[in-house]
Amino acid sequence: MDRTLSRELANKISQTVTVRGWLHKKRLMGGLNFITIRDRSGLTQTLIDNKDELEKLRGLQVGTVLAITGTVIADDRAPGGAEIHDVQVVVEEPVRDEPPIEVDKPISHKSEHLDMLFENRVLNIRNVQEQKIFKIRADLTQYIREFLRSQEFIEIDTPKLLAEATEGGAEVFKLDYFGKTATLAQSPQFFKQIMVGAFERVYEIGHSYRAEPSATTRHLTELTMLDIEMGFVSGHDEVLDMVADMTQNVLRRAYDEHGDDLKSLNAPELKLPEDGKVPRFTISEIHEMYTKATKTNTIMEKDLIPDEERWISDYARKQLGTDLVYAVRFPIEAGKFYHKLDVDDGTVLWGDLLMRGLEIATVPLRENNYDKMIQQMKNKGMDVDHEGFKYYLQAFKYGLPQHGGCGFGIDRLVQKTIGLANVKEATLFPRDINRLTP
RNA sequence: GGGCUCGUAGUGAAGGGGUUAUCACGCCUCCCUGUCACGGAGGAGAUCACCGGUUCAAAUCCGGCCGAGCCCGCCA
Repeated sequence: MDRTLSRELANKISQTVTVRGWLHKKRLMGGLNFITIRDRSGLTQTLIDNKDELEKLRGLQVGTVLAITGTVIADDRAPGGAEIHDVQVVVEEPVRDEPPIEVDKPISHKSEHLDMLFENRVLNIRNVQEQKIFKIRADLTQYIREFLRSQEFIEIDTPKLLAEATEGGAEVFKLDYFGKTATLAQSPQFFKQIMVGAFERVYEIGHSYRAEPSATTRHLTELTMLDIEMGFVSGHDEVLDMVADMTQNVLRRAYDEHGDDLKSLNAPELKLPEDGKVPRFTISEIHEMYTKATKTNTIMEKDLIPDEERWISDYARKQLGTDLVYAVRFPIEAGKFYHKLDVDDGTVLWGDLLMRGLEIATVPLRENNYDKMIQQMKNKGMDVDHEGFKYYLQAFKYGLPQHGGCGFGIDRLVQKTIGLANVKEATLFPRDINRLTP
């Protein structure tokens, strides 16, 4: 008999069906016993009153793989309004060992329990509530793909195994590569810029690797990044607007289509600007506002300190009614060689998109002129003839239009959308400075 | 890397010099015909992270060590 999924049950009243799934819960009440089966679409309640059928489940633990055949009965007392009666049980894969955690109960996400959360990930991901996080995550990336596709962006995949680090900045992982040293990509930065020369608009959703010894609630050593690059832009504003539009579009869809799940996960109410314009503050404006408000002087900082990110986000939500806010125009000394500089203003055309207190994306405009690029590299004391820059600089030498894009943290987007305290909670199998398993 | 905090049955917690180491959930046995974090009775399950010291006596105090968490720093 064809398999019936949990979500189809209410449409099959009075029919004989077979559901297959995992034993999720036994509620034994003597003559009347409720057995809950979990499949990919949810939970099915079955009612067993036959002692022989019930006896098949004696000694079997949660996780046992079952096929249960019976008649679908409509009953308001059943979850979902329908359940299965007169059942026949077939045990497909018996489980006799007691699981180390309880799958049907809420899984603790308290910070001191995160180690246990990830140590038992294989089993706690069977928890229906826990699964909601990753279903929302899957749809967030789906919405991103659909939005970018609609804007004529092409999805690309670029290598994560590289000859060496060339970008500077974050520490890179090194590994043996047939006797040579390879590094793991800390971003697809060079490749996506190169691809602007072919497709104008490209994006990639892939992993990046950071060997920073950062032990915080917002860092992973293996992270999922959305990297976007678009050519022939009129200026930085166009890039900032595109990323802001995409983010708002994606968040609105998530709240529209997963409203109940987000509520059950205690996600905050979504606040987006009424006119669709994500407000922008310059770094120096934020330093001034923060210093005035908190009496902590940050005027000399080149970047925002974490508390400033939280402060300006709090300000934006309360005063301007938005969960998204841009911090733009970093001081020129914070810029990298590939950034577009506004020398007169002493700033870099680079914005950080903040969501609910956390940087979720960096959104810069690039220098696209070959000669200026070479000069900016020399200004930073870099070796322009270094083998590592050869292919990258080719793209500039043979013509790149003005372009910009973003590096967008998917793990952080999921974390902040749901309101999770730690980015690792938004990741199935997080990698950090002391976790490499499971 | 620096600072602070925490390690007690499978899980989550209580106890802070002398207890048979306490409770909840889970597990096992029995009872229960509308449960849905079912309920009731009983039972098993812990070298109190590890090593050393103080003490008549250490889960408890001290030192070390290992592990974890948070904040800061670092971070396209």
